[in-house]
Amino acid sequence: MKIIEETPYRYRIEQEGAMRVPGIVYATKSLLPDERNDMALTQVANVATLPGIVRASFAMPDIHWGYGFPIGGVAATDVDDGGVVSPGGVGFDISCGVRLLVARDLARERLEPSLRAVMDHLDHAIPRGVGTKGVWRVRDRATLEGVLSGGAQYAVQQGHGVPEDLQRCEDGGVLAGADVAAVSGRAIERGLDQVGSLGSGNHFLEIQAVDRVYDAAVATGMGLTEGAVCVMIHTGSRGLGHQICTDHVRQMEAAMARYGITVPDRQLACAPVESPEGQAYLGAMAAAANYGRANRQLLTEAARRVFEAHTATTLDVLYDVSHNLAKIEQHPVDGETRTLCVHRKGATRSLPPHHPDLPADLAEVGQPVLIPGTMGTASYVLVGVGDNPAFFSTAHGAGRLQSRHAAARGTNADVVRRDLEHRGILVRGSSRRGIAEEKPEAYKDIDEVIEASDRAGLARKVVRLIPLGVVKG
DNA sequence: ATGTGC
Repeated sequence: MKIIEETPYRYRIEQEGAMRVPGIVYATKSLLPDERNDMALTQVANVATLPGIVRASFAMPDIHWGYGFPIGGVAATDVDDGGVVSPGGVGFDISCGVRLLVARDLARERLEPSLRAVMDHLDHAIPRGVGTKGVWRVRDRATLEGVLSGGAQYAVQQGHGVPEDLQRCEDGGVLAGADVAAVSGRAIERGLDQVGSLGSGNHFLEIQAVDRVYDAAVATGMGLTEGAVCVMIHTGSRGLGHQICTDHVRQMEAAMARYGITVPDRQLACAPVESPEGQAYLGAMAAAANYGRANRQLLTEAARRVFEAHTATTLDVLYDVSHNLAKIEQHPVDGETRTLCVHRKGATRSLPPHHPDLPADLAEVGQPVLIPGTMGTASYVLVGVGDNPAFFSTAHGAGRLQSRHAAARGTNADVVRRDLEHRGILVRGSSRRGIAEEKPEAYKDIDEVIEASDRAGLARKVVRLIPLGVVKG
């Protein structure tokens, strides 16, 4: 594999062999994975062989090894030119994403005396851990179908939130095209009682405060002045999305030969977007996306109740955006507008100012891009910029440096918790193993990832947030 | 990520 440094923030993997386009990795020298013993760059090259891929196989500065596609990968295929959709390009946690809430008129100093109490109440109010039930125990199939078709919009219609919440959600809180018939009975079964739950791993709900402001005009417009208190929610579609990914990978593995598609890694199983298998996956994926959005809406309500009871203020939605999704979008390719299937896996959509999919009140500033760090480090809000070649995509987090196993081997939950509390960060975990696996040192430096994203021209920094309390999945 | 693994 030949890698060329194009700029200090962009590397090109030369097109060779079965690759249909080059690979483009946005990273600094220190963030770039080691090409000899890291699988992630090989995955970027593998993705470049997919039928219909256009422009390049992209990777964001938080790139690391994933299932088939790298995490931090972006690939767009031309729908009208045999372009494929691949479940591995979305990942197992379909529509995993981030929602940021801003506490109305609550500065950090005013929260601090009651922070411990608020965290104890969140500890009770936020269900989390593997296999847990959510705050909304959906008992009947009709209600779950409402969630799968209507997402956060349906949740609000059912009384879980206010209409203003939806204006600040990607796609108004509901992704069109959900096909409940493409969701297996097993996936439905797993989804029934998990709406409004965090899950595990890197999922969390954090109380944060604005620590640094980079663009005062944009930040003020978003209510993000220095010291402002926020709540960040990071979760996805739980067991339902996982089951849908499993089901459709299996179906596509069986179908690929029929379409004459060969891929260098069986984890890149795919089918043409315009095939029954491609359409079934996209329909089920949209259903999982809506489940993920309803999930974040229910957790918003749970956190809101705690803040309203214990801080005498409420929480407003700043934005909700997914970083694991494939979407049908229009983009120019070689001077012509084409319909593309844009896979973002561990990559945040980042629309520039005046993009037609933005709500009117964000038209001037662009889409808020929400990027969490680790439980001990900063998170960021950025905004989309106009000349992003990666189909308006940015990093999604710090990116793992160590495997879960390696991270847990070097420490334990008590050590990690003590380290964090020493720095004034309260932790409410769900499993000791999970706390150890999620230690901040297991990840890349989020400040460096954000700096690289900003300098590479993928998005622009607005504010830096630091954690005050972490409710960990 | 996941009722964590054939």
